[in-house]
Amino acid sequence: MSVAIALTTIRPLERETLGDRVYGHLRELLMAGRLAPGDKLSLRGTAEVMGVSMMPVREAVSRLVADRALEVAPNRAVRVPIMTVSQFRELTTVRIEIEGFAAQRAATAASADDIARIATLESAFRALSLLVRPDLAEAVRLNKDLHFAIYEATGLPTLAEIIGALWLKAGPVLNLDLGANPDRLATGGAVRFHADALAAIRAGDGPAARAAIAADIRGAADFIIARGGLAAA
Amino acid sequence: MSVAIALTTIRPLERETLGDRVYGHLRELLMAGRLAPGDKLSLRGTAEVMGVSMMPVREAVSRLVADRALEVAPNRAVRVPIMTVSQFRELTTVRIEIEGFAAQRAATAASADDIARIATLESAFRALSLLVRPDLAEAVRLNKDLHFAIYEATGLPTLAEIIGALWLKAGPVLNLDLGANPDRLATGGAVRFHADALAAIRAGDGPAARAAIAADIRGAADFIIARGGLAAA
DNA sequence: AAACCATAACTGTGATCACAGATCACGGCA
DNA sequence: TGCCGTGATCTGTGATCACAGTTATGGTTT
Repeated sequence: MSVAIALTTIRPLERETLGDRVYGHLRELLMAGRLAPGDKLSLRGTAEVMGVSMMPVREAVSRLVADRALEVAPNRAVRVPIMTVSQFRELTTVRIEIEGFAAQRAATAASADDIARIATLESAFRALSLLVRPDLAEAVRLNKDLHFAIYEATGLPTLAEIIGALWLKAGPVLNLDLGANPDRLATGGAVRFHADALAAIRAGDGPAARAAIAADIRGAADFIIARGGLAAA
Repeated sequence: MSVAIALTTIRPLERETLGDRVYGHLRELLMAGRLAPGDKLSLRGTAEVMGVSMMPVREAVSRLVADRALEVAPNRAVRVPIMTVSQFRELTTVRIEIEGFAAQRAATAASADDIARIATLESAFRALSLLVRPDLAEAVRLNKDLHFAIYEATGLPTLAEIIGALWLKAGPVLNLDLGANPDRLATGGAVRFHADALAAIRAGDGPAARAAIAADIRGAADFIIARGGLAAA
């Protein structure tokens, strides 16, 4: 009997369909920058790679297309959107406002547990960034976890989901670039801005938290725009 | 030759698939409150009603589920999510912040054409609201067009899309309630708040525009919460 | 007349087939 | 040798079939 209870307890309240699994996988690839802007991907090809039929891939891709994380070209080719400089500027503007608001709100709404989790991730990211040859994939993951630990501390899950959609669009540009310029981890101000954000949240200082996150976003965006790797239009 | 040029000019750059069409149709139904929270809808049933096979409906529904505008219950039933009071409060908080920011930005970024369009819609909404027996569906449409005329005047299409997703969630609650309480059109402050917003945008006063839109959102939300028709939890 | 159980009719999910159109490579022509 | 046309191949989209599970229904029994 106890075994049966344990099983029913473990079973997730919503079972995960194959489409959900494929969606999660593609989402991770996009956020981590493993898929570069312009990369094409075929439904049948990815279906074969993932060992499923075309249907779950179709469902996952249609979701990502709806969120503008992927696009279907008029040629009927699914690819990661190629972002122009002005589109990237617009996305950065929206991110600074929305993520800035989230940080501000987190400063006054975060629980002690939230702050502890944020502090742990900040410490881990800082330690990793100062290594001579840091694991970039791990750095990307820690950076994401740190940011979303802050955003989820707002108590506004809708807001965190919106920001997730924004990161899905920005991921290919941001993290692909990071692979080409690993120095940004150390020379960029991310470590300092994260520390500022943590201190502001600890102090309950909303405006300071907003400023720190805004500076973090702006710093990375300016670096990428300066590199000039984005499309012209 | 001139005929060929004319044809290539007329042809839409992105052809619309059946899935897109079904998505647009369901989206309108949700935003207009024609689908109430808790309403179930079957893939085969709606497919037959719309005269297509199940596939386009599947794609459209999967998109709406991804955006939390629909949900699939563990029973494998697709339905409009039933919103609790706390969820509605959270959604309202996010809307006030994001739509408020958009209004603020529109006040400084709107072009003369943008302002003219906003003024036209404001006038039409006001005229309709003051009728003794206004067409509710038309009022909902005008209200939506007016708000999005403001949001699109920001020059930030990403922001307008985010707000569209928020309206998709709020639509069933807001506009279904409006059908039950048509008086809200006249007694609620919508007409006044819209006029305030237009005046602020004309004056380039960002904070005032933000305050007007925030008051508009809060007014409708408070009215609905006071009615007590939402789920308890 | 009320309760209960079996069966039939639905549900979404996944796989497979069909089709129009675009891409690409290969072979023939200039 | 360079260019163009043409067929094979691959693309996403739509339809249909199969399946496991839930819901509703109708008949039987107490």
